[in-house]
Amino acid sequence: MNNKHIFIEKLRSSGLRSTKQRIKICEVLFDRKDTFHFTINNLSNILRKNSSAQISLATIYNTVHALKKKGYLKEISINTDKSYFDTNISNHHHFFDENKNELIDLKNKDIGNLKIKKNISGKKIKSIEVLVKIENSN
Amino acid sequence: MNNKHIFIEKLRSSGLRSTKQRIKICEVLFDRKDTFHFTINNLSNILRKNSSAQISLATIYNTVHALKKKGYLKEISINTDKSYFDTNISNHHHFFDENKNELIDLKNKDIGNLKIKKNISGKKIKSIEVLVKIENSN
DNA sequence: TTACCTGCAAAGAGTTTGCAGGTAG
DNA sequence: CTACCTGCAAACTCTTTGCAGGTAA
Repeated sequence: MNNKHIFIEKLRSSGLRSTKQRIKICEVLFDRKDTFHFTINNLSNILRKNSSAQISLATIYNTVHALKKKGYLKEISINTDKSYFDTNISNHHHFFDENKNELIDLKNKDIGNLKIKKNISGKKIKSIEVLVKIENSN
Repeated sequence: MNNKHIFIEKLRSSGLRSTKQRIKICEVLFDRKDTFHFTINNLSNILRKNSSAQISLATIYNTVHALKKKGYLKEISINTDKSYFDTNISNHHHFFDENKNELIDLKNKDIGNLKIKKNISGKKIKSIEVLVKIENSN
């Protein structure tokens, strides 16, 4: 891949050595046009299909967490079942389709004029997350 | 307690018989002025302190879930670690204090004019949750 | 009396960790 | 060469379930 050096740089700046397992993970995550929403389990399945050799969960977990810590991935709280991650790290929000268990990006302008009017002394806002749960309308 | 018959009614309408364990749970949850935010583990600890006999986790889980299903409790998604519940079932949102691991209610008017402008055909909105993560500002 | 409930302990899911052999730099 | 990495399996945490004895109605 032409992007291999980008992946190596991403890994390195996350404090990770570039190994073939991790580069494979980066290819799945970042070698695409669109935002990618996934769970560890999703990612593991894709990796298992895409490559002959499978990558152990331990490796996937630690790579994903390092990338998240560095800010290359965002974690999204939906429910307590599993962690969802998002390769779109810009400031945005989500629909969560409860029938398909699937995330859909919402642009900032899609949610109206959000403005937090309450203040707590000694505290600062770290993030604002809007999650709109949707379901089949029939 | 004067409220005991209310608790019995809450339990019954949730499809549960009123047993002393469940009434004890209701007292902890509902016999208070303010909103109560808790995890199953919190609740279990409080129950253990408040009463000589401890109530098993299985009982706590199934009671809390029945109350939630009936709408007497709200579940809040914060992270994947544990489930948080809220005795305030009105339409509102939350601060989550990441240093204290604690929820704080936000009134609807505290978050500005929220309006979802994106539509997905065949889907309807089930809920809108705004979670504002805060941390110490120093 | 009977269907439902309790408490315990074991099972499950998702995630994390310890360790022995392997590999990047 | 050395520190870091991999894969495996075991451990952990939170939650759910199966079962035998107990209890509300």
